[in-house]
Amino acid sequence: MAEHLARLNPEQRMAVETTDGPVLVLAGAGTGKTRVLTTRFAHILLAGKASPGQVLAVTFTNKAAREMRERVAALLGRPVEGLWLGTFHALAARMLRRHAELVGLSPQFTILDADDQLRLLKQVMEAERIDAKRWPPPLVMGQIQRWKDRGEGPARVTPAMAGDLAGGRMIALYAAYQGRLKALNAADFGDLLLDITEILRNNPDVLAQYHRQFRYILVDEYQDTNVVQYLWLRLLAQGRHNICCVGDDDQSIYSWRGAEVENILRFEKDFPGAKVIRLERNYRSTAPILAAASGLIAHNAGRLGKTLRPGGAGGEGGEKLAVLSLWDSEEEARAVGERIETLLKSGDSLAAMAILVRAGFQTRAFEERLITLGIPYRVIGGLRFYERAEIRDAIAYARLLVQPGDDLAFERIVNVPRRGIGAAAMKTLHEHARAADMPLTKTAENLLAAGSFRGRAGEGLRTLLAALAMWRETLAREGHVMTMRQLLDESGYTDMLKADKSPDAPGRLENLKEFVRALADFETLAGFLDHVALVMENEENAESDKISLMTVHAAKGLEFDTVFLPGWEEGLFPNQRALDEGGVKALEEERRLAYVGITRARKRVIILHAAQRRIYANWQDSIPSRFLDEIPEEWLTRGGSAHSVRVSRPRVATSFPRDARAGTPARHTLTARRRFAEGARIFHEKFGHGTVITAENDSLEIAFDAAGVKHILAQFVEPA
DNA sequence: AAGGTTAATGTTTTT
DNA sequence: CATTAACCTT
Repeated sequence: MAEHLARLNPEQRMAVETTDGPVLVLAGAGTGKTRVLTTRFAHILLAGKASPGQVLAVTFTNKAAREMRERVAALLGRPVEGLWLGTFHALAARMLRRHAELVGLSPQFTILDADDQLRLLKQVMEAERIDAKRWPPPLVMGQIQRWKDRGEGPARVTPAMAGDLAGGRMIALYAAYQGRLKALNAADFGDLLLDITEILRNNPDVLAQYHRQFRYILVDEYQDTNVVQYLWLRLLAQGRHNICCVGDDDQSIYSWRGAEVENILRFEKDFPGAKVIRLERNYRSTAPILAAASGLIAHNAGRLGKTLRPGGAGGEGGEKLAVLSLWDSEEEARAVGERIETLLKSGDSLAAMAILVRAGFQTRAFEERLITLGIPYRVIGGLRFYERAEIRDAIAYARLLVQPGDDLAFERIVNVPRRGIGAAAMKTLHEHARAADMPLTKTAENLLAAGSFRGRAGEGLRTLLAALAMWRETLAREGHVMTMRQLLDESGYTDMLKADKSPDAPGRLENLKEFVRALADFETLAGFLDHVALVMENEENAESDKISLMTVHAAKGLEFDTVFLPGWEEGLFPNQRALDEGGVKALEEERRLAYVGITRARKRVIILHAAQRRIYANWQDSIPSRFLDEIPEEWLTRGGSAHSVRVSRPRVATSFPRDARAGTPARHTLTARRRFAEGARIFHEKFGHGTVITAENDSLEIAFDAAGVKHILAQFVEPA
């Protein structure tokens, strides 16, 4: 162990050895965060301060959890058993299963995915007679999720919070949705943390049990915690306070998912006497990359403050960041392709390169270009294995075997493959089920036994129910792998795919084979189902030499020699929609995202922007991102076919006020001069005339005459 | 119950 | 433009 400590720099070592009391480790990008976290974990165990089961270690992703587990085992020189190491959701689920009755669930509850949630909500809305046209279910779902992220169950939501959503009946709707979840013995993702937090809050004996158990708490990516996660941690840390949170406020990029940077900013207040340790020595990137990133992020207010310094021996030298100005998005893709080919010729590997985009649709142009050039690539993100329709169908069958009362699973597969059970049959089934307050399968059984379900639908239902009963027997006798293999054949599912002439049918069959293979890794079907619900990830084979294409969000935590950052244009990055919704706060998050993008690079950054970009149907003029002006010019090398043109004859974006965005040098003075008083009348290109309600620096809250209340940056409006 | 047609709608998505 | 969900027709 001593040798592991010796490999740390003084700050890292401090972060590892300060085991007791609250500790906040502010770990900048590439400063050895994971090393600190894992060494600290191992140190606690080796120093005999706690046994493996007495440390609670929380991450956001399964990947991070897996990595921590492996590295701790490597440090200890043996695999460790009995760890409470996992994602927030996995750990919460594990706790919740132990105390499920306390919130009206049984321990075998099903964890619903986003698709199930939405379908369930639609049903509840229909039952509550709430117009789905006026109140789009995804929007309503979003509100429910936000409440859950903030630890607010239906009982805590006030009419003021609910507003006029769902015609003023939002609270009742939320309560009804929760009621249905409990009736189905199901929990959605938000419930996992909401429910366990509620349990810990209301049951001192349960909380005391965990207090006795957990001597140390380790939290990764603390800047991304939302309110419930924070409440859950605070409850568990109560009393002993041996909590160590690692994070970087400059890399908080998930506020739209409920994350609150304030959690990390407030740490010292929350945990008095907390020790704050800054890791600022960066061992990843060259000096110009660090300087550029630091210069950019310095434009954010309200940071905890941290400056990345080159930590390695080779801190000096390094290429400046290249900025390429191109005419249009196609030329942008071509320019990236050319650079890749040049790098390949000089011996670089594709695996060491990445193209990081702001939005998913941008990847397409690059994919096309890479295909024509014959450059192998991999797109990270997108549809994940367990989200594919055929896999979800198979999972629904499995869920139905484990829980016959799983109505959502039943509905999904009742007519897949076709059994002649359509909307009409399902309607009667639903009516009877509701009247008798019984699951759909049980209702179907009763109706068939009573002889009141005839015709093709009745026949189909009878066959399905008989088959389900048979598979359940097989499950008990032969185990889950054999059962699912048989089920897929006997249900007619594989035949359905074999008969399918569409080009992706063979792939789907292949996926199902993979599904059965994956089943074998688990002892029980229930264990497998938990895995698919909580570990929705794509196993990427990082073996082959391919360039990675992904969003900047997806790239957090990764690193590459060369990073391409295309689409640095106003409206795209920073994203206009984010700005419209979130004002200055959103702009700062966009800036952090840009910071994350740049700091992914070890050696080389190429930022690109196009003067014209095709958005949907038509071409739109675009001007360079303000972030380009915020990076100190000394670290940039400008080039590209549209470079000089852009300077002498700046193009004007249609959706932006002309004067504020015209030339680079004048920009700051213009935006700085623009001040609006409360009550001032203004005009916005898109939303028209309005009145300023509140003005905070350059973030305005504006009541538009036609478009409602919005948060807008001052630079996007002009006096009316 | 199934297939074809139209209309709406386009950021990011760790679990 | 291109995808997807809701709708309408047979």
